[in-house]
Amino acid sequence: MKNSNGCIRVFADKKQIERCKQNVVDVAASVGTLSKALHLAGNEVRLNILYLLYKEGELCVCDMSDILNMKAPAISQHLRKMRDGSIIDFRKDGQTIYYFLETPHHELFESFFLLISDNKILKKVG
Amino acid sequence: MKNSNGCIRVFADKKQIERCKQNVVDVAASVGTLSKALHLAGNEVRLNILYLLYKEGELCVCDMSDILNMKAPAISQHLRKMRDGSIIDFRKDGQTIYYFLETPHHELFESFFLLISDNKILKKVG
DNA sequence: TTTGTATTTAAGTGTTTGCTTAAGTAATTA
DNA sequence: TAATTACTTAAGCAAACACTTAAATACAAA
Repeated sequence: MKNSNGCIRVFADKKQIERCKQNVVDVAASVGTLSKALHLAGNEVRLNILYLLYKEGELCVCDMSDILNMKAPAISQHLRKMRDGSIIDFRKDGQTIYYFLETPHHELFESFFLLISDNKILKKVG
Repeated sequence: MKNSNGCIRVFADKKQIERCKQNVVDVAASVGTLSKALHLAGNEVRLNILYLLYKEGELCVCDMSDILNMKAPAISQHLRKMRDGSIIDFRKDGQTIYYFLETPHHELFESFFLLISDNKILKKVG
């Protein structure tokens, strides 16, 4: 009895499969939310920005553009993605816009920042 | 004195900028490695796979394809990326290939799994 | 009011991603 | 040996990405 794309192994553990299927449903919301956050952090430029904001508290677009040696629109577009993902926020001071980490997210990202700070490099990835 | 793309704000804190530039250089390797790992985990399908492997120990391609209701080649391609990134490994048993987490209790990934398990959903992202 | 600065938005482009189907490999079974 | 199963690889394609330059917006200062 073959599933649409499932396997027909004699030793397939149907109970395990069912348990897993249910598990996937149960954690779907968490996995969806978390994967979006990780996707945002999973870019070298954005991770640098997040780390800098963590270390410095806040920075303006123009500083980040200077520090990372990238054009302002490129930085701005990364910032927009992270704003849309609610992981950073900003305040305006005259024509300067300062960005900072949206606090509730420190919990998740802090572990990244600690790993970076400690230069605790994991096994090489990629 | 204007930088290539830097700002010329009167209040620009040159010391802060220099400190940040140096910081970026110092952590470049960690940020590069970590962003690659987060990039791999920052995909809904792959995060589901990683979580399933964490919960179950090991699973074959065909089980995962069944559980996630996706075609085998799609799953296989995600697995290859994670293998190339050294975050999963596999063993062969006949024609069945079982995948498992390379470091079952990876400090970094475990924090994700705990967040997922606890259904501790952060603020909505995206 | 004109000029200039900080930033965003828009449009264009090459690259990467994630799926699909089809074909290929390796092990199993009839 | 031929057919079947588990999986991977290849090729194709639409969508998402990350940059670029140019134009637009908002504020500040001359």
